[in-house]
Amino acid sequence: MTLYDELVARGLIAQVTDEAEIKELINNGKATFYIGFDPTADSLHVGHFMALCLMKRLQMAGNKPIALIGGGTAMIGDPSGRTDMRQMMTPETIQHNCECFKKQMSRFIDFSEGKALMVNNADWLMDLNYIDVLREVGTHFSVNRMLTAECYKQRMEKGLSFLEFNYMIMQSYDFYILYQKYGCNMEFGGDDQWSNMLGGTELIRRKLGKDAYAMTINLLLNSEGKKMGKTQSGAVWLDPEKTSPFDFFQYWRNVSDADVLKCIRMLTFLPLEEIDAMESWEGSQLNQAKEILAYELTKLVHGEEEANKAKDASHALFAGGGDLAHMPTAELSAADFEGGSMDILALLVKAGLAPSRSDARRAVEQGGVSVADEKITDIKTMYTADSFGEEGLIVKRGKKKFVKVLVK
RNA sequence: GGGCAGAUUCCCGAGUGGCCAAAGGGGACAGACUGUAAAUCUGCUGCAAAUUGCUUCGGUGGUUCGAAUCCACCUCUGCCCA
Repeated sequence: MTLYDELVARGLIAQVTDEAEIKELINNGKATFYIGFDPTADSLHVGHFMALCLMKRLQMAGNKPIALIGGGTAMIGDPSGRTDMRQMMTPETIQHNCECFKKQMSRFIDFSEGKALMVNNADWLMDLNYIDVLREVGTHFSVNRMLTAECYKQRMEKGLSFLEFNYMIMQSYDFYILYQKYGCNMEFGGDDQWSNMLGGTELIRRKLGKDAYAMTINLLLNSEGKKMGKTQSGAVWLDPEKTSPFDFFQYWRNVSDADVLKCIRMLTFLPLEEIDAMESWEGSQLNQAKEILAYELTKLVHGEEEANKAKDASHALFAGGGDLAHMPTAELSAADFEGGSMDILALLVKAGLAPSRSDARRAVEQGGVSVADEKITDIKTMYTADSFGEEGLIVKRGKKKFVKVLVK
């Protein structure tokens, strides 16, 4: 099976500019392609992870990836798929985020000996002269055409600033620069980037008379059509400091039935035959598939050791048995016990299981809290530092949130 | 620059002098059912020393016994005209 066919079989490819040509390039390792990453946060998240996997697949087939960090475009903010204007970021924040991205990416992609490149578009965008850009690039963009692009359409009602309107031009310019500098002949990206990417191929054609190609990958949407990788408390991050390996594991362990196989197909490196075999699984058997998904992804992102720990903890909490050593833990100190003791509400707040005492109170009153397997019904239940002993106590809120509380 | 409309709690959106911590929906959270799934039903959803108190309806100041609601100015957004 060729690389291109595999990408299709995994449901990754959304749109391509020239299928025959792209097949030829990537199947034979002749593509030099780039994927852009906007440093809007200090860690990569699941959406980026898809792109990194794609990079890896292509790199393994001999193609050369360029990871473009959008230090320059981040100053503008991509309006695609947003309904409101992005908060402006300070140059310092962007710089910091770029550093974090670099560090994380190096774990996935082999940047040694010219096998891959990492560039920052701030290097060429920041020094541009406004008049020069208008003359050299601006003449090639039709405002009429730009306005019909899907990514701007959505914003026509809520309002779109001129600043953001320029995002497409900047991104197109990136492709144009990379084409000339590194012979980059393809751009990949999420499907919401399609119009921006076409801008680049057209700019190259008009300025240089050369062909360049673009290919988008499907966004990871759940069965309800929402972007996956988001929780109520924000994105699922790849940085273990921001989303612990256990929480990361649990996120995937809990995807709905309808989404498991799609996720396995799109995100893991398991052989397709193995995945096809799971197609016939039904009902509770799908639970196994969920564990496979969670384990494989945790292994890819955090390494085998962390994946095993997360799996152990998960078994211990939900299935009995297994090793409790690696479950999420909160450490309290003697100083947390004002006057020698604290009530259950304070305990929940300090353990990070409730944002406020009011919220904690509701949880207890509704029968959602237990400590060491005993349901707590009285909000005045008190704990002292000694209550926790050497091993600590497992505090549970709801069905899936557990924290082991230790006192040091 | 001129005219019009608007800014309400996580989101959408009602509320136009007291009965407003503010309808309804979505989401989130908790319970029942289950398979750590979905669907469904129930509860709940500002904070706290909790039959009470405190803070909140873009901002500032004012009118009033009392303001999300009325007035003035300001900021921001959309639409129309230029």
